[in-house]
Amino acid sequence: MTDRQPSDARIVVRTLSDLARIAGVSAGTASRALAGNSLVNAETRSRIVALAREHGFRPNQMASGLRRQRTGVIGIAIPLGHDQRQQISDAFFMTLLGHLADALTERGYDLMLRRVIPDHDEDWLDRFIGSGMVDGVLVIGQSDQFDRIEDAADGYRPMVVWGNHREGQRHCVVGSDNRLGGRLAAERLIAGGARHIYFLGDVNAVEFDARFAGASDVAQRLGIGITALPSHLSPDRLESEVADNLDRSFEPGDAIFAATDTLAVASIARLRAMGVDCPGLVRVVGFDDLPLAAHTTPALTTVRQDIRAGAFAMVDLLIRRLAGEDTESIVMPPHLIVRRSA
Amino acid sequence: MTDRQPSDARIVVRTLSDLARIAGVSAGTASRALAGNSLVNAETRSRIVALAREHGFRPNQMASGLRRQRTGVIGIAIPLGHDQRQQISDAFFMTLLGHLADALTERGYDLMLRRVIPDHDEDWLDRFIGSGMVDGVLVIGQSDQFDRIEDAADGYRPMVVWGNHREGQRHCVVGSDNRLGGRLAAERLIAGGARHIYFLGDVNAVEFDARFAGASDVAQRLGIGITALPSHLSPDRLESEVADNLDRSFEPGDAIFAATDTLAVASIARLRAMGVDCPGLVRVVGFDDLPLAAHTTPALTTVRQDIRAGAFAMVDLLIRRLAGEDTESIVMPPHLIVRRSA
DNA sequence: TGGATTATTGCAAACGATTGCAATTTCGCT
DNA sequence: AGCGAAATTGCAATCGTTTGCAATAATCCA
Repeated sequence: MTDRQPSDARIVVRTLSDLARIAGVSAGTASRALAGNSLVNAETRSRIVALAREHGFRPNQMASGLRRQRTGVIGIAIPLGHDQRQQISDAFFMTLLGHLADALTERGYDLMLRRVIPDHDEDWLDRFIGSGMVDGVLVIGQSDQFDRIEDAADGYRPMVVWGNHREGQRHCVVGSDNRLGGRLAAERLIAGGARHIYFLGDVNAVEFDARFAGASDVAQRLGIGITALPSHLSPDRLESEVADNLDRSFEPGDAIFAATDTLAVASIARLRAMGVDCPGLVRVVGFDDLPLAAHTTPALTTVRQDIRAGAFAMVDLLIRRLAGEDTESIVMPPHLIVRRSA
Repeated sequence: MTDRQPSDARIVVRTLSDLARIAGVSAGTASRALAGNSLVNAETRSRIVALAREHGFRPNQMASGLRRQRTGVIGIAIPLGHDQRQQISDAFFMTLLGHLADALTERGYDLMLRRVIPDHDEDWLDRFIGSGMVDGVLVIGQSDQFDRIEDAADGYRPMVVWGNHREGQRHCVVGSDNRLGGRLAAERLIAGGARHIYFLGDVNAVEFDARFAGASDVAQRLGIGITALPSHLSPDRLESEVADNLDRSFEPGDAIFAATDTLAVASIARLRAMGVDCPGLVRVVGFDDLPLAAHTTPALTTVRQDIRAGAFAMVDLLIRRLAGEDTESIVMPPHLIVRRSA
């Protein structure tokens, strides 16, 4: 062992030039060796790779990203528009996010999460897009930002949005047929004897509005009454708003369609607290089919969205758009899951 | 209007030089103007700022990050070691993540999420740290990676971990006193008449092991039997494992301590399916106090961790470490929340 | 043994923003 | 008017990696 080696081992190898120096090659060669793909002598390459791992060297992704004009990062934006204080911890968003993480990781992308409050920040989307930090953007939920998203979509291709599809829209969206879902829920309730349906949810969010519209379609056709009760999803308001909205005397024929399983669960809890039997007196249908829906008492009848399939579809579309392809939106059919609550 | 203006408006302003050119200044001045802090003539500055917003210019964060050697991004790693298939969508992690997002956003940081499967990737942590993409790292859960985290902590200061605290450890951790939590749960069950406690959870995860240890402390002291039943958290195995583990004839004095609310809820559902009354015959205590705990039937008695406070503490510690400060770990006392299930 | 390929490597210019330093201009004051 | 200080601005190097192009070394074939 020469006296050079110990000092070599002590050297901190932080940059490619460092690595190149101790390998006795140029930085360019070292770069190519680590990338593996270019034509570097096999022996040289393995020597460099060995040195790199020995010294724990990893190329700086900022520099790499800057030079290559790609970052390997996908941005995920969660606009909290119609419900400012809704936490990012909303169960549906979180489930979707989890699956997106799975799908993106599988494809070798990292993800950057950004929680945005549009009211405080006019051009949240352009900012995200233009930051240079992300190769593409996924938006979880349109909230009340439909137009803003449309605008951005005109100039920026690699974006896919989870949400509601509207005829002729310009941004690529993946989502459930919310209107159909609303119809399924209303039909189920009416078949069970409902004469008046209370819709719990904030119709300023386009997704929820569509669910309400679907339920209204059916109700009006069959001469059933329907009332929208605005309820927000933020944890600190949810309980009290549901309580306020349900603070009435229920009679046979009343039924509840909650825009979200979260709201449905809160409703059921509230009804029980009021001594109203569910499903005996009032039936309840939810939306989403979150894992918790199966575990409530009574188990929740709800409209299922296949969140996992949706997440993978979003990522798939995004990757294709990154490759320059032009993609159509995907509207997935929801399914009624019948349990005990309706 | 001169004929110059329309063409100016049409120009795409992508880089700082572009902006500088149309403003008639140098790139350096433009940079300072946008940064706001340096000494640029007030008039010049507002002119440049106006031009920037008019043309929708935003500085490239990659370039900025490279030069300034800071990115404004905090990495969040979720190691899925002891339970490979546990989804990132686990309710506890997601709740913590949501609060972390809130806290980091408040401090002006973006967050980069990375789901890691240590078994597939030896040096996940070093890779994340050395990527140059993040200014600091938060690790959610030690899983079975305690030693790996310790190693990394020696050479890397800006890291804070959620998890269990062990005497003399070298990485900075925020978490609950899991052992105390285990004691609280066991005491409650025993006070309610338990003669034998079944612990549901995978003791390979240090946090869960500590909970089990706490319960064992109490049980042994009082001569009560205790059995650990390994149950994983991945959605696709959870149900069946709980079912298998509970596939026995219960008798008065049997009680269940679930390592997690998720497991507790599944247990209760399983017990009901088996016709075993809870809390009549078997009492159940959970851990976490997730939002859903209040809504089950019977409502779940559980050990609360203040997840929100924990998240904010983690961010606070991380920021201080980024500033060079040396910080102590924080162990938060859990509290027993008594509801109906025990 | 030459001349022509082919395989490897090095050089140096990007990528886009920031910042120390120097150069210039503008004041203030005598 | 002239000198010194302060206020602005420009210049150019730098962050660390990638990559087109040129240069060199190795190989082949006649």
